[in-house]
Amino acid sequence: MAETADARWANRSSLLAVLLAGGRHSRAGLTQQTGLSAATVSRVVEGLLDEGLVREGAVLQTGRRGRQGVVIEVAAERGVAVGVDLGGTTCRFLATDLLGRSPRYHEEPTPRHLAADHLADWLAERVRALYAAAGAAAARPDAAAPDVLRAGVIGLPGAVAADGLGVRGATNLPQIEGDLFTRRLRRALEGTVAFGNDADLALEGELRHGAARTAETAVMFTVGAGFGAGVAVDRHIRGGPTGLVGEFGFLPVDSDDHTVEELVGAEGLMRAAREAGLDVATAADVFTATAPAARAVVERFERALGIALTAVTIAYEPELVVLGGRVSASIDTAMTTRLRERVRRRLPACPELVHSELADLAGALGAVSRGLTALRGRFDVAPDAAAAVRADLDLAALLTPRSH
Amino acid sequence: MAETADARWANRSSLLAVLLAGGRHSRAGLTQQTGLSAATVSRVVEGLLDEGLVREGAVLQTGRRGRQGVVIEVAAERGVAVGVDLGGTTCRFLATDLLGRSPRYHEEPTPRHLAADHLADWLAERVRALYAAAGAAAARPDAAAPDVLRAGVIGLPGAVAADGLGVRGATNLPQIEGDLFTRRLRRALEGTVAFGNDADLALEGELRHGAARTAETAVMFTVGAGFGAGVAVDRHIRGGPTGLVGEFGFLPVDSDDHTVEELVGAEGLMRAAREAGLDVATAADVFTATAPAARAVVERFERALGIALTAVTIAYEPELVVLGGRVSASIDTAMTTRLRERVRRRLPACPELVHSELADLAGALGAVSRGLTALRGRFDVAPDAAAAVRADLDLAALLTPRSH
DNA sequence: TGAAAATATTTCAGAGTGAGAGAAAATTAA
DNA sequence: TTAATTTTCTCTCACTCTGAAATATTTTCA
Repeated sequence: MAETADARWANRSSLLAVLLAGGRHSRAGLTQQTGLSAATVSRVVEGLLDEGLVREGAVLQTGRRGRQGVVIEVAAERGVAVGVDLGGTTCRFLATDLLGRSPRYHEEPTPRHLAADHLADWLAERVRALYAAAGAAAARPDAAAPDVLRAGVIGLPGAVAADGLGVRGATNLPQIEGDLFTRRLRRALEGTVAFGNDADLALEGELRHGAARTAETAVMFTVGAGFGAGVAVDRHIRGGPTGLVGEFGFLPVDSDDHTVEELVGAEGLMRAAREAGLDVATAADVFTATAPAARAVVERFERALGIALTAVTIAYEPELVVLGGRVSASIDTAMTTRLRERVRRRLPACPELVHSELADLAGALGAVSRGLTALRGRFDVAPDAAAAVRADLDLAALLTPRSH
Repeated sequence: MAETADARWANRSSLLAVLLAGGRHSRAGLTQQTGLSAATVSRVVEGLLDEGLVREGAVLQTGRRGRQGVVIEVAAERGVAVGVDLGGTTCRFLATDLLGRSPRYHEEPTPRHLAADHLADWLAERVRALYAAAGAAAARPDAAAPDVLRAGVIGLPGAVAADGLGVRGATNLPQIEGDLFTRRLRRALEGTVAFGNDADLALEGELRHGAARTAETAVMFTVGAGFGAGVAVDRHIRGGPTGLVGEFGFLPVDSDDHTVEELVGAEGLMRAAREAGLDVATAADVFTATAPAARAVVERFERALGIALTAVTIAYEPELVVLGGRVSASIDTAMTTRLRERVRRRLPACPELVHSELADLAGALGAVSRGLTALRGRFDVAPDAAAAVRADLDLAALLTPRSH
C-alpha cells in the first residue's frame, strides 16, 4: 500500500496541521515545528502556494541579524464553517473561516411551530446567509474567487444515530424526529452538512475551548428541562449506534423506578415541588426555598445526581465532569463537595466537578469546531495530524464583540 | 517526519501482519493480500529471511498449471507468549509460540497462603518452565538458537492501574495489592511482563476467540463470588487510570444503598438466602429452590442485574453483553429474556445477552492474546496492522487436548 | 515436445527525502 | 562605505524505495 507518494502526502498533512493551528511561521519556523528538512518544507510550501491554499504574507521581523523569513499564511477564506445550536427556544449561529477567525455570531428564537420542511428551509436560509457574509468579508480584490469549501454542523435537541441522519427522542422539537428534517437540510445546503446531539456538541466545545480543554476523558452533564450527558473518551465524543450513549437520565435510582431525569431535570423538579405543595416559579427557586419540603426535593435531586455521577465514574473514570445547562447554576460549591463525598464513599476515585466555561455558547462552539475538523479533512489533512490542533477558534475575538 | 524509509517499514509491517495471521501464503499470495507489488513483496520477504523471522517452507500445491509458489512461514519459535490467569483458587497457564500454535496448558491450585514475594517466585518459576518447554519444542537442529522474544501476561483478581503495576481491590488474594508482587515478578522474568485485571482479560479472550469475536463494542459481566465487568470499546479494553472502569458492582440499586455486587455476587446471594432462612449449599441451589423466599432472592438478583445491564447499555451501547463466571450458569434463557425486556421498558435499545464461549479458559486465552500482541509490537509490526489480526490462536488445537 | 500459465527476480524509470552548497537579504562592525 | 557575518530560502545531488515491465524459471496441458 505504501508508495513513496504517501510520504509527500503525510508531510503536506503535518505541515498544514501546523499552519491551521494558527501561529505565524516562516518556512524556517515550519522546519522546526514539523521536524522536516528545509528542502522539503520549501517544496511542500511551493505546492500549497500553487494550490492557492496558502500565501506569502508579511516579512517576519525578528530583530535578529540575517535574512528575514516570509510568513506563510493559510488562505483562510478558502473555507467557512458554520455551527448551529438549534435549541427548543433559541437558535444560535456561529460562523468562522478556515482558521477559526472572523467569527460572526447570531441568535434568534427558534420558530418551533414550523413543520420539519419549513424549519429546515428557515435554517438553511440563515446558514447560507452566513456562508455568503463570510465569503464577502474574505473576498480579496486581487484574486479571482477561488473554490470555497463549506461545512455546516447542526446541534439538535435529540439523539442522532450513527448514520448521522436519524433523529430520535427530540421531545422538545418533535418535528425533527426521523430523517425528514435532516435530509432536507442536507439537500438544501451545499458543502458538508452534519448533525449532532446538542449535549455532545456542548461537550465538544468545552473539550476544545472550555473547562475540559486539558482532559483526555470527560463527561458533561446538561441539566436543563431534562437531563442529558455527553461522553468524551480519549478526546473523542461517543454517541453509540443509536445515540443512546450518555443518556443517564434513563437510569433508575430507587425501588419505585424513578429515573435520574425525573428527579434532576427542571420539569421533574417542578412537578415534585408542586406535589410537595411548594409555590415556586422556576427551578432555581426550589434551591433557594427554605421550607423543609423544598429541602427534601433538593435532597432527592442531589441523591439522583450522585447516582449519575457514580455511574459515569464507574463507566469511564473521567478526569472531569462538566456541569452545564440552565439548572446547573443552582449547583453551588457546597453541593459539588457533597456530591464528590457521596461518590467517594462508594468508589476509590472521583472526577473533578466543574461548571461549564462557555455556558450557552458551548453548543455553537462545539458545532463550529466540528465543522472546522470536517474542513481540515476536505483539505486532506490526516485525522491524527488534525487532532493535534487542539484550540481551533480565535475565542477572544469571539467572546468580546458578541452581537445579540 | 516521513522519510522514504518509512514506506519500507510500513510495508514490512503490513506483510508481517498477514503472515502472523496464520495463513499459508506464497509470495504471490502475499502480493494479493497486501496490495503491494510483486517486486516489493519479493524484496521485503528477502529482508525477513535475512532477519531469520521467516523461512521458506513447502511448495504450495495448487493443482493449477504454472510454477508453484513457495510457502513463506513465520519462524514461530522466535517468540513465546505465556498467559496466566491467577485466580483466588486456581491458577491457569497457557503458552503458545509466535503464531499462537503448539499450545501448552497447565493448571494447579493457587498457593494462596504464600506471601507476595514467594507467590511471585512460584509463578515466575512456572512461567520460566513454559518458556523453556516452548523453546525446546521449537528448537530446530539445523540452526543455531536464535534470539527468542518472550512475553508474559498475568491476569489478577484486582484492578490494575494505568501504569500497569499498581494493584487494588484484590480481596480474593490480598497479598498482591500494591506493586510489590508485580515488580518482583517483572524483575524475575526476562522479556515483557504485563498485568491485567482478570475480568478484562476474560473479555479480551471472548473478544478474540469467543462470543464477542465479531463485536466492536462489548461488555462482559463476570458473576462469581463478586461481580465484575470488563469493557471493550471499539475492540479496545478500557480500564481507566486506576482500573475502576467497569466495576459496576459498586453501583447502588435501591434506596438502602445496596450495591449490585451485594445482590448479584455469590457471596451476597448466599448471605441473602441464609437471612431468608433458606438451606442452600451453593449459589446455584438458590436458583433451583422453589420456596417463595428463594424466589424473592432471585427476583432481587434479577433486578440488580437488570440495573447493571441498563447502566452499561446507557454507558456504551454495546452490541453484546457476555455472561461469564461461576454463577452465570444459573442464568437461563428465560431470565435473559426477562432481563432484556426490563431494559427495553426503559431504553430504546438493548444489547444481546449471551453466555461465555470460553468459560474458565477465557482469562488465560485473553492473557496469551495480549502477550502475542506485545510480541508483534516487539517485532515492529505497527499497532493498526497488528489489530487486523483478529484470531491469533490456534484454538482448535488447544481446546481438544487440554491436559489437566 | 512445445505452448501456456503461474511464480519469482531483475531492471529501470519515477517520486520523494535530506544533506549540503549556493544565492539572497539583513545586521554588524571596521 | 564596505566587508564580514548570519539567517533564510533554493538548488543540486546522492540515496531510498516503489511499481511496471521484461526476464527467467517451473509447472501443467495438449
